[in-house]
Amino acid sequence: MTKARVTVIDIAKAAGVSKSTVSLVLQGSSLVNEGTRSKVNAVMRELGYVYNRGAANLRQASAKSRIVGVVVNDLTNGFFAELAVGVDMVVQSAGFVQFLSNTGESIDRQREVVASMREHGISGLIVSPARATDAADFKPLVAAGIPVVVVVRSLPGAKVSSIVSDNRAGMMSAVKHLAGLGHKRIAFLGGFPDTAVFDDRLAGYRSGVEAAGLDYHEELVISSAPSRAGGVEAIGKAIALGRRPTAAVCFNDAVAFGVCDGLRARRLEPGADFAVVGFDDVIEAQTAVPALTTVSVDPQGIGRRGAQMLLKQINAGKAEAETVTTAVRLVVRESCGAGKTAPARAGKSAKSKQDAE
Amino acid sequence: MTKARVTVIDIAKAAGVSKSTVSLVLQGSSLVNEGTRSKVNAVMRELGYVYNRGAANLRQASAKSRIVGVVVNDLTNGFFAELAVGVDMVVQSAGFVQFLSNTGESIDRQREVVASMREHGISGLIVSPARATDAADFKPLVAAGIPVVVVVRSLPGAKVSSIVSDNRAGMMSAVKHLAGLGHKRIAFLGGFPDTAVFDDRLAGYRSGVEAAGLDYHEELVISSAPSRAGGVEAIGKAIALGRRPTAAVCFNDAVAFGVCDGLRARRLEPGADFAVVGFDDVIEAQTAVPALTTVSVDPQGIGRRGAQMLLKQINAGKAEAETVTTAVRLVVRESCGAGKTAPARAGKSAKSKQDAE
DNA sequence: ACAGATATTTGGAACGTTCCAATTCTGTCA
DNA sequence: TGACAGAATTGGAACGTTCCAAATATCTGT
Repeated sequence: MTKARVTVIDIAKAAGVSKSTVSLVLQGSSLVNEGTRSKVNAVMRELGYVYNRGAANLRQASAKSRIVGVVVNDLTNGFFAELAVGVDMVVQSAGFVQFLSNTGESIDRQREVVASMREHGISGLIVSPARATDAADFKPLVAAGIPVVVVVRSLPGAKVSSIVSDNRAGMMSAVKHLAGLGHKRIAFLGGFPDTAVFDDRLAGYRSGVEAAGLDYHEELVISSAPSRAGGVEAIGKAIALGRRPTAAVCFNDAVAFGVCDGLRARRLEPGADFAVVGFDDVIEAQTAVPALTTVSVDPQGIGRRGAQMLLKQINAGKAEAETVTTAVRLVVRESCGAGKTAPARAGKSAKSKQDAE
Repeated sequence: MTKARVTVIDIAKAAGVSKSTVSLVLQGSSLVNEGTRSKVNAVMRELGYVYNRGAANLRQASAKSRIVGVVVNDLTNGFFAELAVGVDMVVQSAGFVQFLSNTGESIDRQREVVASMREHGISGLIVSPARATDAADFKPLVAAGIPVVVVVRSLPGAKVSSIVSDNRAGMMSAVKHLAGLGHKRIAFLGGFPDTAVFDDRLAGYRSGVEAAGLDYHEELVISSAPSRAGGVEAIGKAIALGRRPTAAVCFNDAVAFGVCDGLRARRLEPGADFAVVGFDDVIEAQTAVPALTTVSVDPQGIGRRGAQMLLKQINAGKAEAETVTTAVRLVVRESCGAGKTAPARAGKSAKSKQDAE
């Protein structure tokens, strides 16, 4: 109903002080007398004043906008959703808000949203770059003094901070675990071959295989879309092989779920008839049936950590690029066949076990 | 490295025109000569100009900020994540950006983020209200002329637009379908009784039962937590009944999955020995074994629709509260026993999303 | 070549805040 | 009482844009 906006001047007038004083109160300055302060605050409440950050940002440096941009590839993927939640947590409690957008792996869209965010004066950016992102893409940002933190996928060449999980070590431990259970033919399923993450995980797989004294066979590496559907597809190919594998490490949990689906469709029970290990440890991994053995990446932790890193740089005023790789941890559940023998699911197809356990 | 920001005045100076002309170019006005326009554009590109929306918003109405706020209850929940993606789609292609926050059902946090969004001058707000949100909470917003669209959960009493799915009709069609397959005793499983959504779905169940010429028995309504575990619990109680049901509609897909688990634990095969229908059509519904017959709610569609509604109101400049209930659609798969009789299929989902990380 | 259009361009004056330098108000001490 | 230090307050002048009214340039037809 009130037509005009309530401004700092209205407050000043109503409280019988100057706009400068009101501004001081707004910023919690210690210069202002306690009595005046409370009076001003009272008037503000009474008139329903809302602070206009836009106007403030105009005057102050953009570092004070208290907006951080967050760009992810696919919110629908639990991994990124959790990442965003992690970021939101620390960002919110620091009094910032987040601009969140997802690119759907489209590099054009990424450019668009980043540009838009810039126009809105973000104080910093956390981004999981879309595939084939050019390292130079974020150059203008850092040149303008806007800190950038790259998460999940590293961006070699760009001199920005980044925080990725230890993909090599994670995959290696997964393979070793399966080998320890007696598996000799272990497949690597899913993922697009042209990404850094894929390379890292594949390298970890290879190291694991060799460390276990097994041979590395190219045919056991079957790439596919890193999605549930991709998992179904990949396990199909794997089973069609002459000497079929008895276990698989998957590019991520989505693929692993797809692999389980594919197995069941062929009347094979994941865990019992074929060992499956995922990567990420998304929330569903622990409640799925069978519960998924997977490499826990703690996406929310990455989000929190990335946000902290970003805030630090924002406050420091200068962006000193640092790279962090976060530790991962194999979480053994049921789908690898080694889990706590616990949920002895009755009525399970009693197939002949191959060689697991 | 360039220390100072490039402003419209710098551009003007470099292009040999006035700042007003540059502004006109910025706004794509048809008043400016074609030659001048391209020259100005060239200079802007050359100097690396970035538009300062903050300054612009200061001058223009807040409706022009091109920011929409989105608040959801739990991003980690695939339902809300998809909703957000839907919103982002239309919002982004309309040249807006979204401020996204999640409240985790905390009403205090909700208040905080909404206040913060307001300070940043959002042009509109899409919100799935946290439980126990007061209808008056959004009063100040609409009073300030900021359109609000409530999604998923309606907010009776608040005179804002809302868009919810047709829970009644959905549940009704599910029941009718089961009755059409010859089931006489159909249970309603899962969900907390004190929510509006529960009431709607239960009402739909009842209508369906009566429309099919069956009797409504209170004992067949078994509430529980709306989760997988709740489903296991509920089906346990259902089977313990004197005259046990032969089919069930479930509060949501999570419950339905739990019901399937519980059935199998009792050596009953979902689909063959007992018909199960879910609600929501989450992504896993199509790839699960057996594939889940369920009521498709299309959260992404709700997001898109809500965003469109909001944009319309923003452009109209006035918020005329309208309420929309979106159509839902029964998706018949295997778990109701009516699916393709040959369940030995690779669950190849047509959806080839690329959810990489 | 000139009036009257029409097409382009252009200086300010906002917008709501912060910041700086300057001012007024308190005491306090000699 | 006057001078002085500190505490508290206060008028502008920015910040980078848009908008308005007004000015100038470019065409028309005669």
